[in-house]
Amino acid sequence: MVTSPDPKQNHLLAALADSEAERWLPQLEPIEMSLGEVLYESGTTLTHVYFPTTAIVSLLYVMENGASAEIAVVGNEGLVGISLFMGGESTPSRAVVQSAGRGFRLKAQLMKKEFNRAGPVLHLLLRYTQALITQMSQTAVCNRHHSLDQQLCRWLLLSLDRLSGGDLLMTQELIANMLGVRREGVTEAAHKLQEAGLIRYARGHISVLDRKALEKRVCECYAVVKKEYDRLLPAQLAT
Amino acid sequence: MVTSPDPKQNHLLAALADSEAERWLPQLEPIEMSLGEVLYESGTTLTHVYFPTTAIVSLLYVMENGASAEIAVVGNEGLVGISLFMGGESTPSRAVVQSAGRGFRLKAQLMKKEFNRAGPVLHLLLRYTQALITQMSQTAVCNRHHSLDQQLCRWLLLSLDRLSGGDLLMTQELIANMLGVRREGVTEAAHKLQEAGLIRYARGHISVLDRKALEKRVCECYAVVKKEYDRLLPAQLAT
DNA sequence: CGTTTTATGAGCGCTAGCGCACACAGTTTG
DNA sequence: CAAACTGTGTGCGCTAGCGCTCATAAAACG
Repeated sequence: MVTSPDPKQNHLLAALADSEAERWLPQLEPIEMSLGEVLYESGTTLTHVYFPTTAIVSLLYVMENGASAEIAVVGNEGLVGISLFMGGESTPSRAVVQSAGRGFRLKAQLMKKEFNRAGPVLHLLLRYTQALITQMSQTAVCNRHHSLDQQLCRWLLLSLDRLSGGDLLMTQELIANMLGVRREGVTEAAHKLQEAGLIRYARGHISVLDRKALEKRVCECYAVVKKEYDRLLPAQLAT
Repeated sequence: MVTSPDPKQNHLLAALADSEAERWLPQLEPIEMSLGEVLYESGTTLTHVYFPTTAIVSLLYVMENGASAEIAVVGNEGLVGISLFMGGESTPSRAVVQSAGRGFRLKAQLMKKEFNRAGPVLHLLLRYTQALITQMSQTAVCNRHHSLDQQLCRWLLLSLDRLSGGDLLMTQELIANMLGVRREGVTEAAHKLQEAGLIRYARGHISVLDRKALEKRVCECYAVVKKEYDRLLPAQLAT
């Protein structure tokens, strides 16, 4: 069962007015995003913006010594490559596909042109950007104050929100990379969650069994971010 | 010696074209910002945007349990209240004056109007916003991976860049609040820096004696952010 | 000028998470 | 079917930073 490549699966694309949608659709290039694929590298000029539909992308910062930390996650609620219209053309971060899937992309030139029409598209993208900013801020706070256990819950929920089912294809090693912690730490935290019956996992496959319970364990960061996304990008998916 | 209230001391205001400057200047209200003053509170609708000239403002997130963490710092290179033009009107963070001084403010309505002219002002503000995003991201990374010692250096340098002299009026308790760490931890870190001859401090007054040495101790985060600010907001201060 | 408050210094036990090393089972490969 | 690899489990010593408590001296206050 392959997900049909419908642009409307991406909330931002779904929120376009008919007139815009008409202009955009012919230009949107459907693409597969495979696990680990790098959409853009730190410091490089972006050639496209990406609108995930079923894929999930992590914005990751990789340090000089190789250690890394996730700055934010982008799924079908958003887009990858805001620096294009923000004016910088690049960022000191990397965009990596964290969960394989599909999406669409739009040429940089076109994106900028559409943005500079200064109409509803601009305001939609900026509201999205603000939501993303909230996520980044909250990541900073969470990194400072919350336990690995709680952060794992947050990470699982953020991922879950951007997927259709309750299953993630994701090794603990990769999660550790995202969270910027030791793999063993993730193993331990995941083990606790499994023992409590919240998740089940095996060799790179995680199933969330009890989402409610996850939401009880998670730190406030998750709710803050979620609420802000809902506020800034109200259910505008017109299907 | 009171700093004369010249709008051009703020880099963003200085970067305005003559035509805009003419429109703005009569509307800019000069203000004093006193230590600890809250410019806006989490979740509240913004009434103004603030352009610090000699003051420094911290964007702070305060958690349910009262613990806090700084998300970013804004000085004369930027503005406080991006959510106004980003479209959200509010953010889940608080803006606190971290170092007393002066600045200007502009009414929300006016700011939005100017932004929506979709001219150079819009692009300037968005480039600034991207620089701010970089600072937030880097804060997240730094919180995850770097030692308190290094973070203190980063914090001192960030503050220094936004001041004229090398003196901060700032207790260790307040710094601890910003960094989201224990006061005792700051005491210890500051002590080390003092012993090494990099700073001198006493009861809420810190003098930086050897900036170069601070730059040697600091983690990469500082340079990354600095570089990105310089890239996105090149010396446009026309004096 | 004595009292109170504020800013820093110092000690102590504790815990989360680190770095490392290795065991083991499921999976892929030849 | 054996070998190599990959993903997870486990243990051990270590350190940074925490929470708490108390000391001390400078500054502010009445």
